[in-house]
This record gives sequence, C-alpha cells and structure tokens, in this order.
Amino acid sequence: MPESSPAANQEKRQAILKAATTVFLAHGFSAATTDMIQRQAGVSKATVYACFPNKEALFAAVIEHECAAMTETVRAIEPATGDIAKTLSDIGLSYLQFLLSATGLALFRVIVAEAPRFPELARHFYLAGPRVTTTMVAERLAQAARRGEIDIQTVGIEAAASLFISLLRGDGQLECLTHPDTQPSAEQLDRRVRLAVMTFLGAFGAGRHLSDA
Amino acid sequence: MPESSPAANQEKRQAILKAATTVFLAHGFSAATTDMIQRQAGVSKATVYACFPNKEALFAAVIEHECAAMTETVRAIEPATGDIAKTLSDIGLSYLQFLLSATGLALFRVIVAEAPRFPELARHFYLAGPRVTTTMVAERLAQAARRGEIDIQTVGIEAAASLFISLLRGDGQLECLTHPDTQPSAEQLDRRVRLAVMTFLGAFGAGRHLSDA
DNA sequence: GTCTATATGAAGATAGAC
DNA sequence: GTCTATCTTCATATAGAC
Repeated sequence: MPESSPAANQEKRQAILKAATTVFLAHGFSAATTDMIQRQAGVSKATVYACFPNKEALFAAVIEHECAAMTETVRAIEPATGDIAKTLSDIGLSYLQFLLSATGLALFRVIVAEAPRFPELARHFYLAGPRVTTTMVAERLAQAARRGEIDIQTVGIEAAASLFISLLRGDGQLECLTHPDTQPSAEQLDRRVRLAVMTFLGAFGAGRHLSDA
Repeated sequence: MPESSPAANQEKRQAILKAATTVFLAHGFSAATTDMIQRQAGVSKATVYACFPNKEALFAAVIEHECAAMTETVRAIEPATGDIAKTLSDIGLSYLQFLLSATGLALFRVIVAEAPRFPELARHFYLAGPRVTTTMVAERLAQAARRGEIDIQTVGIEAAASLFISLLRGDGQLECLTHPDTQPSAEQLDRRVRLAVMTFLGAFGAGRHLSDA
C-alpha cells in the first residue's frame, strides 16, 4: 500500500454505493437527491463527487451492482434433483421469493421507470435477471423433455420456459407493485408455485395431469 | 352562460390536462416540470395553478383520467361469439394491443414508479385495468365451463382467468419495458396470443389439445 | 482526499397588472 | 382569469482550506 488513501477511498466508495442503493431504490432516480445519499453515507458532498463523476454515473454503478447481485442470486438456485415437477417448484419458489422481495420490487420499479432515460441499463437488467432465469429453466425443461417427462415440441424450449415463468409471476408482481404496503405470505407464494407448476404440466406434461409437489 | 369564463376555463383546463398527460407519461412525475406542461399547453404558469392546486393534484387528475379511459378500452372489447378459443383469442389480442401500446406502457411505467408515493392511485390503476380485464375473462370462462368446453374446477374461475392473462402477457411487457426503442410487430402479437390460448386450453381444455383459432 | 462553504441554475408556486 | 415577472427553495456541482 504505497499511499494511505486507496483503502480508505475504497471504504468510502463502498459506503457511498450502499447509501446510493438505498436512496435510489427507495425514491427512484429523479426524486433521489445527492444530499440524501451524502448524509446516509456519512460523507460530505465533495467526497461523493470525488468517487463518482455525477449523479448519472452513481446511478449506473448502483444498477450494475444490483444486476450482478441478481444474476448471482438466480445462479445460486440449485433445484433438488428429481422429477420436473419438483425441479420447477424449487426454481419457482426461489425466483418468486426474489422477484417479490423488497429489493426485487424496488429494482424493477426503478428500472422500468428510468428505461427511457437509461435504455442500456434496462437492457442490462433484462439480460442479468429475466434472461438468465429463462435460460436456467430452459435447461431443466430440455432435460425433462429428453427424459420424456414433458412434451414441448409444439412451442420450443425457450418459449416453454418463458411461459412457465409467466405462470409463476402471474398477477403477483403486479399486485405487489400496486399495493406497496402489503407483502405476500409464504402460503401465497406456495400456492402460486403450485398453481404454475400444475398448469404448466397440465399443458405440457406427458403423464397424468396432477402432481402435487 | 351567465359569465364568459366557464367555457374558456374548461377549454384551458382540458388543454392543460392533455399536455400534462403527455409530459407525465413521457417523463414520470419527478422529472416532469410544470414549465414543460405550461409550455406544451400554450398557457401561462398562473393558469395552470388556477385550474389545479399543485403538481400532485394535476398528476392525480391525469392518472384518474387515463384509468377511466383504460377501463373504457377494456370494456369496449367485444369478442366474437364462438368457441372459447376464439373468444380468448379476441380478448387476448385486444388486451395485448393496449398493454403494449405506447400509452399502455407509459402508464404502467409511471404507475409502478410512483406507487410508493401515490399508493391510492396505484390501487385505482389496478382496479381500473388488470382487475376489470380479469373479471371480463372470468365471465367468459364461466360460460365456457358451463358449456363443458373447459374444466377449471381445480383452480377456480378467477385464478384461471388470471393465469390466462399471465400467459398472454408473457415476457412481452417486460421486453417492451426494457427495450424502449422497439415495438412488437403484429405477427409477434398474434404469435403470443396463439401461444397463450394453446397453452391455456392444453391445461384446461376439455376436448383435444390444439385449436388453431 | 476530505471537509465547509458557496456558486449556479432550475423548479414549484405566487403577486400584481390587465 | 390570464399573463409577466418574481420569490423562495432546493438540487447539482465546485472552489478553496486542511
């Protein structure tokens, strides 16, 4: 460590990034102020601008960091090996838990709101979250199709994965977004997952219609 | 007309409301300025504040007006009488056309973004749009169930309607929201509708699986 | 590199003439 | 009721001391 600053610099940078994450996710880009961020981080205004050139760059850094975390969250989902019903239930519950979490909803809110102003960030979000999830589901569906558990030839693997995720999401995300005070219970999540899996296998399952995993 | 003003007053009020709609839907609440609205409406700032007490009230008026228009749009959907596949296709296409229109996307954007600050407006939106649509679909599903075209006893009418709409929406809305420059082609809309109807009837249809309406 | 203090501009809202 | 001009507040960003 040749100079005394880099470590402290990085510490403050992290504090600013964390504070900015809280503030931007809570208020959105325009309504958030650098004063709030500065105060919450416990640094002065000048320090903020020493680490980030301006508000836009700080916002971009926050979103990119959250997108990376989201990708990790999705990738960390390790569905138990078993039949496709069990696999889809596992993935589904984990995904819904993140999607309807405070962070997941706030991130969605701000991305959707600011997409016209920050289109590249919006695309990044799409690739880091929904796209990764669809791909993960698609892989499992492909395995299940090879095993003969499902038949998705009529629609294709990617489309089938997309349909499953759509069933999973249902109106749940919309309800949470438009009812900011309430949060879904564990029972509601479970019910949504069961409904999605049941419907999907009802449409594409090779065997019997129901399987109450 | 006892005084000369009321008519002109209403005219200006309408102009302001129209301009405010454009500006708020394009920029969101915080980034929109009363200057933009004033300029676009061709009136002075004082006139804006003569018609609406403040920016929040103007925003609320815009959203309520758009919600009313949305309800009318949904209610105006008159699916052709026929089998349930045809009915669902008709409703689905009309609904998707609105949902993915520039207005539909912009309204969704701003509502979702501002829900924490205007929770009552967000709930109003939910009731005026998604809720009305689900109810409309549910009515048709109930008829079809009585005719024996579908079997939705395992999930219930409302849940089945919600699932169909979720299939319809798919990732289409998300893609449009995160790719602000692009818009779906008529072929893509048609494909989505067919996919949703096919999947729904695959899961709940009483007869054969396919019906290429 | 970090802070205090401030420059600069803009946004919401109003006062006063017509 | 409508406009012009303005008041006040506050946000982004910077200058200068340590």
